[in-house]
Amino acid sequence: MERHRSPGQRAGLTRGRVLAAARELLAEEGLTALTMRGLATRLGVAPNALYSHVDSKTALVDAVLDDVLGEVAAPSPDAPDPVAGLHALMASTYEVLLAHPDLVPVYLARQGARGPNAHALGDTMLALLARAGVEGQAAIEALRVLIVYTIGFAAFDRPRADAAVPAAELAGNFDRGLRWLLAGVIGAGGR
Amino acid sequence: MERHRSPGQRAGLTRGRVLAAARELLAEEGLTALTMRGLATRLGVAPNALYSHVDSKTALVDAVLDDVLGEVAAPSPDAPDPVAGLHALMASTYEVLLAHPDLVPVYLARQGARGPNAHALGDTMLALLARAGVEGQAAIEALRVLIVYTIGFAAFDRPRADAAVPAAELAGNFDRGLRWLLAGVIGAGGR
DNA sequence: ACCTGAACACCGTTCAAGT
DNA sequence: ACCTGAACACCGTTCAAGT
Repeated sequence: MERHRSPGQRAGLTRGRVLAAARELLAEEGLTALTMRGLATRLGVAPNALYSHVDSKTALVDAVLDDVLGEVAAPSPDAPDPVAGLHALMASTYEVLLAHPDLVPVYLARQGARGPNAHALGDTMLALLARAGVEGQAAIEALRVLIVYTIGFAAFDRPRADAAVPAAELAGNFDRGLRWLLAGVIGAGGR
Repeated sequence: MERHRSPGQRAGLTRGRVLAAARELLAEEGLTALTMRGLATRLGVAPNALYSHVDSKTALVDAVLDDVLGEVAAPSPDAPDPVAGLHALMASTYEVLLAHPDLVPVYLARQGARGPNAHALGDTMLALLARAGVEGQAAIEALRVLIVYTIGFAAFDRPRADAAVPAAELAGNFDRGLRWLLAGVIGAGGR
């Protein structure tokens, strides 16, 4: 049962199916296993068949990146406490990133994601910042600082070979640093 | 003039020469050009000759990473103002990282460097933190937060294809966020 | 000990051809 | 429009052999 379809039958690939398979492959076998050829094998298709649904491997990885960001639990932009909302959004992002450890360096290599999900999260953050009194250039800066900090910290929370730090401890560490940053962000916006 | 030595003559490679060539190749042609084969060509040697001086490509990249960290201008551990010293150390690290944009994602993928230079910088930071009243577990956490923030910010400061943010603006942004973090770090250590 | 030639087991991507 | 076979131009690494 090498192939899941009878010979002569169309593979019936879809961009969606390709992306889903890419995420499975990533979850099951890690980043090094996510190759165009490996993905094609998993889909029972020739390697170059993928290029009918995806421009390049880079484009595919970008799509996966934004896909994963869809899992972040974003608070409503008009949540009662905007600062608490920001805290919750960053914490959720941190958790989602931890659940996809292989992707974290890729996010950083790409300087974040650029898809619709990433954009939506940015908009929510800006709305919350505005309600906390941080707007204009200060808001842009705050956004950048918070994103950098969150992805950066997730990058350091991936399992390592040499005696790693317990995950629970790092999560607490992340939380404290986040509070310092939020205090700075809001303080600067208010002054 | 493909090769720089007459036939039959020893190449006379050295671990140091290999590392230097790797840094040159990186600076001149970027990360994607840093391949074992490309490096061998530049040294006028067969690709597998490199394995007499370097365990693997990973080991070579790790060595380059720590090498670059040697350029950071570390203040003396007993500088008059320890907080200013920390600020200067992080700012210098930030600048060195910006000068080697291709390496930044690699640092993050490796979760920092692990060589002697990285170790020395960590020791200096811990000494400065101690003199600012931050010790023990709090110091470990502060160290991590500062490193994450600095590398993470450098990661976002690499030139991008789509309308990037001016470097000067980002440097100011980095500086403000760093001040917030240092305020939090010292405040927490003192309480 | 250090280097070479040749090979192995991979990559991403393109091109011409089939349906 | 979508897929295949074959090829191109690469990788990192190993192995046996020479000096």
